[in-house]
Amino acid sequence: MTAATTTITTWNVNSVRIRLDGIAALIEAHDPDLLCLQETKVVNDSFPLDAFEALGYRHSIIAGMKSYNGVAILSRLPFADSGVRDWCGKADCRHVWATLENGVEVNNFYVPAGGDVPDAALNDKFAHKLRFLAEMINWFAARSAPANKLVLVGDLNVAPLETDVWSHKALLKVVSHTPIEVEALDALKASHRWIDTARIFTPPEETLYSWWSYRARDWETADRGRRLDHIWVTPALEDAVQSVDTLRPARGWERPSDHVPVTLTLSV
DNA sequence: ATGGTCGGTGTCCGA
Repeated sequence: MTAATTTITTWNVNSVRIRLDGIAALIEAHDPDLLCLQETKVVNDSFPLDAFEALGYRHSIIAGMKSYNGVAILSRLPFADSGVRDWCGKADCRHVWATLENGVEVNNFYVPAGGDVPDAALNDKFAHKLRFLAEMINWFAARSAPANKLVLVGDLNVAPLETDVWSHKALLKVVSHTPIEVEALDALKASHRWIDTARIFTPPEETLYSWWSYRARDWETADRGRRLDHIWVTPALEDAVQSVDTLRPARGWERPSDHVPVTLTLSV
């Protein structure tokens, strides 16, 4: 049987309704079969499903709330199954998943950003972030051995490597790159023997970012980025990984998201 | 060391 190509993009769009032109441009650039979006910021009834259907994405699982968070998977390929899961006892729309007919299960996460102060005793948002990661670790550790073909994508809001941030030293006490968060992300990675696919193609010695703050005067010249967006696969899919592309130019588009799309191509 | 900008909302919150 000939392997088919499946292409999966993750993108924190920071409002799906205001980013429809950007989504069309992303499709031009990367032509993904699946779009995994975060921060859609819209309730399900107002989600622009029509626009995605017009672009060829007829299958979907969405979980949205007013103003905040929100995740979605839009797909050209039908789902065998799909669902929404709550974390930390909150129905705050941070995870949707879908299993394709070839058995590949795609999990799309929006991990809490964690606020400004990296101390769980002082900052409830940081405590929530650590609890969320701990719950993910337990969830994937408790699932059956990673013989299954799983994909985990999303805005994990942690930049784990020194080369995943513009200055390791300057960001050691900045939420997203603190040692306690990096430890949690490492534990999550170990929980199901996940493989960080972007780093197969861009070695850890090289910088790689997927997010640049809106607040920089000139994001491109300053290049004070962080790699917050990730695409992981289980070992059963390692040999299927063909390429990973981070669409840095998207940060320079008109009315950009502060995150850029990251796309994985699988041969399965 | 500080402040800077978005998006959705509603006269601020979260990132």
